[in-house]
Amino acid sequence: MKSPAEQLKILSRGTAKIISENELLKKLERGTPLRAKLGVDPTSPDLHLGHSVVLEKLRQFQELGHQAVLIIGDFTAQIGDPTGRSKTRPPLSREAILSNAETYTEQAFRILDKEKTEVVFNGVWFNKMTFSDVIQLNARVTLQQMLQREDFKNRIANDQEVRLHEIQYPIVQGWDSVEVRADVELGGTDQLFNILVGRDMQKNEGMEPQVVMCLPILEGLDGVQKMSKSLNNYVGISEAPGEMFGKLMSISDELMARYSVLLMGNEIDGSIHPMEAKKSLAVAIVSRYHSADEALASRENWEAMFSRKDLDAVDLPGFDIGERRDLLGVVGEVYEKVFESPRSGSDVRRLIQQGSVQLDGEKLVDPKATPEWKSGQVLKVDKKRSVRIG
RNA sequence: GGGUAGAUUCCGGAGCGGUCAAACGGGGCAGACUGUAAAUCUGCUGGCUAUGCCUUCGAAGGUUCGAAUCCUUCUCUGCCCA
Repeated sequence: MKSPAEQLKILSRGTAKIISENELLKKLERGTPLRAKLGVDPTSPDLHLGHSVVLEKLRQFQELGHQAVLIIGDFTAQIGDPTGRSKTRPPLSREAILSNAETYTEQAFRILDKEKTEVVFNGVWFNKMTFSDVIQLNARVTLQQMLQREDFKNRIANDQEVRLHEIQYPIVQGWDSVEVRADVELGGTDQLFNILVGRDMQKNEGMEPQVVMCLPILEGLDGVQKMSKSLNNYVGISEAPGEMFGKLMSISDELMARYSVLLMGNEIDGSIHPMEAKKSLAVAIVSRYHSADEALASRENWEAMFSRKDLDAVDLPGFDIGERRDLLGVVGEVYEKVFESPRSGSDVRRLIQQGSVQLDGEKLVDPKATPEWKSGQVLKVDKKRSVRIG
């Protein structure tokens, strides 16, 4: 086992905030494995690179011999974390929560060591509570404390509603820390407030307060908003290598620097061409979730398609024309069946009229056209997507 | 409980009883340029069996030749007072 000082060095790397390093060091010096808590909300089942930042950190704890405690917020999901929201979240059904939780853990174990992870549902304790328990829990915190939160303050300032159940969220999350006797709680910087409440709750119970460890929030592909599924600016950790590679190549240079630090833990080498740097980064990230071979193959494929534009060398999805003959129908079907992102007829019509669609390099702008489809032709529906006619 | 303001297309936000599928901004999509970068420019941005047709302006009714715009009831929300 590494020395406490060494461990601290590793664990603090890449974090945005630790409260406090001293406390963490003391806990490490005890020599007993720490209980590192991460609470997750099974609201959206698909994990992406944004989640991976904090999961990777948790894995480091595991690697150093500590106990990872993954709390599935089946109960809290019914409340809805107000963090960063300007609107109240809609509640989820029980079944949806459970099935999301399933998919969530399955993906989380691509990063975490399943054998060394304690998974708990917080419904186990919360569903048992009586109303009187709840009131007593509430008695431990003040309204003023809860209103410290930026989100709530902003909403109030903007005359937007804040529902009472949302105010309970930090209390509930904080209580989780008491239940699992957490030594450290991990989370994004947006979780700072919630995690701090956990400290208070633990102190109230006469426990040693947990250390707060916040990790930076990863921006989404747009480079502005945080990565999230609902904003559709994410790279899912179970996406195909080619998809991942492509998405990563579309990010801006500034974002590439961010990703490199947050996901790989190293700075971009400024002496090489940004595009080269981006390719290397993309290969590194894809390799983490797939094999190095697949990562290199996706790079090769990408280069053939977008750099050399050598479509013959590219592994394009195939598409059988079937009965449809008109361009409108075919393109619509390609979007729907091959790329699984259906577009309305009007939308497809627009794409065609605006010159997005090409058949073997030739623009087709008449939606009603009925080209002579031949097997082997390449139908490009937009800049990034093409299929080979089967 | 009283008073008051409001609910518009993804978001913000205009909207005279007809010329409103609804200004403008943001976002998004596409094209040009490029390094599938940024910046910039251009177009588009309800749906469809598409030079026309259909469904939208919190909900349901009503007035009218005609309603997002007027009336009634209902639902929801903000703010102020208690």
